[in-house]
Amino acid sequence: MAITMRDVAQAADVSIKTVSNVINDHPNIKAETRERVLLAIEKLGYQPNLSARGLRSGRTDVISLIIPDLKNAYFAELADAVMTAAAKRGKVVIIEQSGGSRARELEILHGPRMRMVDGVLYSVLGLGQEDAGLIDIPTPMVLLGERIFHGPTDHVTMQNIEASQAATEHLLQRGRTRLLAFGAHRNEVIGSAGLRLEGYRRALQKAGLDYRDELAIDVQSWHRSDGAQAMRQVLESGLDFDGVVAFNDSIALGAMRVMQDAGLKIPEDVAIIGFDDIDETRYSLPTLSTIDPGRREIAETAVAMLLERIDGAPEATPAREFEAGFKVISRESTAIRPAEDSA
Amino acid sequence: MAITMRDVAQAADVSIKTVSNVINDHPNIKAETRERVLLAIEKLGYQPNLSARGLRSGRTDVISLIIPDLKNAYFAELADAVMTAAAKRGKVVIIEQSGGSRARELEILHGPRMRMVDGVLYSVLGLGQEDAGLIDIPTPMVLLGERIFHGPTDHVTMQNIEASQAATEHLLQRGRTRLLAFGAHRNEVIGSAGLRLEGYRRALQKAGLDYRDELAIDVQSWHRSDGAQAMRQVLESGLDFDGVVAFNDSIALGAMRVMQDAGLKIPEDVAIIGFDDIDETRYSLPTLSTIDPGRREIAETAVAMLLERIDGAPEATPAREFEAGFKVISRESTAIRPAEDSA
DNA sequence: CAAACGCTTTCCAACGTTGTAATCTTCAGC
DNA sequence: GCTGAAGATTACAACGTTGGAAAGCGTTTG
Repeated sequence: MAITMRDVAQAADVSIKTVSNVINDHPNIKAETRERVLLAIEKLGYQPNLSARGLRSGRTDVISLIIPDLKNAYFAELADAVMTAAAKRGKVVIIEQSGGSRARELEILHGPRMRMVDGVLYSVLGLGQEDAGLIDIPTPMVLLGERIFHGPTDHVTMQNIEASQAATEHLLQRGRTRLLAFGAHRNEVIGSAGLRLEGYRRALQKAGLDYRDELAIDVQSWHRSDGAQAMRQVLESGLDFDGVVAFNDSIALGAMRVMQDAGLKIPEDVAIIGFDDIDETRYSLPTLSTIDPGRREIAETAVAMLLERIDGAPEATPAREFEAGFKVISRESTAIRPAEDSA
Repeated sequence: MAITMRDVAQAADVSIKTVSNVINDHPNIKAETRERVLLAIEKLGYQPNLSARGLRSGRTDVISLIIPDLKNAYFAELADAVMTAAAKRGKVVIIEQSGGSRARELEILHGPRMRMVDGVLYSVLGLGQEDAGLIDIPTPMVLLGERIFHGPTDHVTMQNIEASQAATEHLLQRGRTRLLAFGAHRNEVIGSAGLRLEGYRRALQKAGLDYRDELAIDVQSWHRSDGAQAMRQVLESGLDFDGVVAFNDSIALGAMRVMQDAGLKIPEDVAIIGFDDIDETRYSLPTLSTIDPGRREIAETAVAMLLERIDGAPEATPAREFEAGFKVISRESTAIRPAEDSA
């Protein structure tokens, strides 16, 4: 079988515990002894058994990331950022896909895998504010996203309202006034859709424009095909608009494609801005203006918070909340003279 | 602390081992006893400690997927397919990103995490055929991709040459004859680039056309920006071509964007086909014809093979090789009358 | 009626590691 | 040369689980 500490101990002519001490950098080890042990480890190619260590120490150095769907570019990029942040701190990440369904999200959270990891980063779409009570589990956890606020756990999110307001203002400044709120969920108050719609309304209000309900376009699931589908209906309905605030990049790209097929020029006829700054927005035709939600900051902060929870006193500090900073990224899809009609 | 088998045993008034037997579906358990144990498990909310189980049984039910980069759409979709296939069989997946660097790929393979998983799916970009000897590790492994053939382990890959030949023929059939081989690595014989170039050559030969070296365009790294960059140079050079066989979708999309910026019409002026069938190809403008490499089949087969290795006799069967089937997906970017010049 | 059998449950040890506490060494200080 | 303290190492137990073998028990068989 594999090499164990026992073999190393024998080879270095010390006790098993001394080997353990060397590996774990315990104080009070003679330099000469440490040398000898390290040499034996090297020679035998010893590698610790992480199951045994996990059993004994209660730590596995594995954290779990629960997300709806890796095929979704936003979550793929989030996963990348989280894994990079975790690797920097010596942790490894198990990804579990929930498909965004509430039942599956709860199932995963209460499944036996949770006992195998030190902590969980929990990014949900199916759960809502009313489920806040259900996510209080013994495993340390940091919640991501905008489905539940002021829950029992730490929470990292982006400035949805402010960012959406800024996106809307970005278009208003460029002289567009008939703006679609593209991707709304009308019955939602929080959640990305609810918050972003609120930001849109605030921007209009600040600019002295009325909110017109028919300009809020429902797109239930935020995939590219849904955006395309929704835009097709908008065009058929003959609705008059000159700008689109899309609530994520995927539906923006889907919608853009449909508008172009219909002969609309972007940004001349319609200006459009998305949300998330996924890689693809830099390469679409035209390139898509968007909101950088501060993904790296979100990932770094979430991992750091989680590790603090894991290391720190169990229930000492109360749940913390953190909002990452955002940036408006201006690209071709909104590249028109600012406020050209006022010239 | 957490509930253990000991607590369950006490509650059900049986021995610890009986609880274990119930959980592991051992034969010869009285129905009544099983009931009682299951009830106690339910009531106490017992969940097994996977570290302990892993230590005792040598199994963790975790497999590792080593890939270059999750931000790359191809690998994100591969990861999704692998996780789905694994979940179906009760396994969970740890993803490790190598960045595609040879050193890091080896480092991960020989790192201590390998002792925590039952097996590894290993998708490499940095290693090459000459490293075949280095990847023989005690942990069961299935190699993915086209960097190493006939190595010491099972191998799952796609039909690169045949698929590339089919892609090239797809353009030839549509009357295009001056075809770029876009994404070549001139010094490579195997590897995706080498094999796909070979398929391109075979198609030309079969059609009675000469291979012209200046039409093979090197693109070192297969990211969108590299494709864009390479196409910019091609256009500047004034090279004459009417079709592009791109060796993956990302560089195809990057190149398409650049050609359109330069006023070329697709597919009228230039027809283009990619490789991989990533989601985005269905939504680009125009939609991109491509090769479906059989990703799901690859994932399913790789996971199945790996589990066989894990369960089966260690070195019983020799290394197996499997090539998934491919499909040519015809979309707008090649939507021109077949062989129009012969009409 | 004893022996044998099959089903069911239990006992014991072990997986490889680390925490605690005990032991052994070294060396300063007198 | 002795004492005491600090430094270095070790013995032992324990983490929660499962494999193997043994034991209990009810039934059948010669």
